[in-house]
Amino acid sequence: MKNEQEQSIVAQQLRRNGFRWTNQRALIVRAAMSSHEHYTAEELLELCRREDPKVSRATVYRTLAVLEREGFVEGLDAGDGGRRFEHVLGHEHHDHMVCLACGKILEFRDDELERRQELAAKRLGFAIERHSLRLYGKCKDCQRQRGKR
Amino acid sequence: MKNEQEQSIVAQQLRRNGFRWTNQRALIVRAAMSSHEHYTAEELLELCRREDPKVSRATVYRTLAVLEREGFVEGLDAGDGGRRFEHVLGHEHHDHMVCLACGKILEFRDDELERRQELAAKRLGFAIERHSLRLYGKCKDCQRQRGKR
DNA sequence: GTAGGTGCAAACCTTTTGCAGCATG
DNA sequence: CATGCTGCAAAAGGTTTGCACCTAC
Repeated sequence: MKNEQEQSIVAQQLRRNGFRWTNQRALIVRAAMSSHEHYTAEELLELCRREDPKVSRATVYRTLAVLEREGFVEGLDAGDGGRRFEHVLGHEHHDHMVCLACGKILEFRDDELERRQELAAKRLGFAIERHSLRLYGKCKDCQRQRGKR
Repeated sequence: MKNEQEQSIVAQQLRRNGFRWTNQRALIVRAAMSSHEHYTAEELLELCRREDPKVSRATVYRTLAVLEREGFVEGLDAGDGGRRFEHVLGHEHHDHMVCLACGKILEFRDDELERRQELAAKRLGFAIERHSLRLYGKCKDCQRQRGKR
């Protein structure tokens, strides 16, 4: 199944870069890959604990940091002070619209947008490693209701 | 001088919207306007305390929230968990490139980028209130040096 | 065997909040 | 003079760290 294949990709790359592949990391990666949602560290911890109740919060944070450095997950700040993560492997890159009323996160992608960013960076001699584009506002559903945010 | 004029614009709009114009708010706005930098709440507090050592941290945070709601400052997360603010009055809207090596923040603007964002939002029936585009990577200077991030 | 990883709890940092007193409109 | 604002200190998130023990390579 696809998840196992992705797992071994992660395992290989981590090992190649001097990290160890532990049971906890396998569990965390499995949990992260299994969800196509945008999860917080805390939610991911809870997911992991369903399978192994003694995984520690610190391990989840440390592993997320490793995965982010290695490019397997991406963090975006949810606008409320916390961060949410999503896995990137096998996903196309996309940007986000965050509804300020209901918290929903919509994904979109526009190649021209990406191209213009590269262009703007080139003009300033800046080398992009990653980027984050978020549009904040109201989703279709929430525009009808009165604006309780 | 220009700052005084901007101050009174802020004062008027706040009063019009039911807020009070206090000495502390005047001081905070003056400090915020005086800096074209991207400051953290803590840095702004320190700036204010140079003039009045007993301004409280809470007041700075509360005032920044008001100013942000009223559209006079804009917060962007610096990628390190904290937020940085910049004043918007008399500034054109722009986006940011954040250097991961030296922390420098470059500003840029591209109208076509803005337009494509509106378009993408329209396609999904999303109403943009604000947006945040940040490119992370290495600035021109830091590309020469070896990558100590 | 040894570097790196883990769990726990405490520390940290930034931001928010409750409350009593104060100042603005 | 009523309501909104302030300062203080404590609380509240979310994330990081020190340390002793453990485990992958």
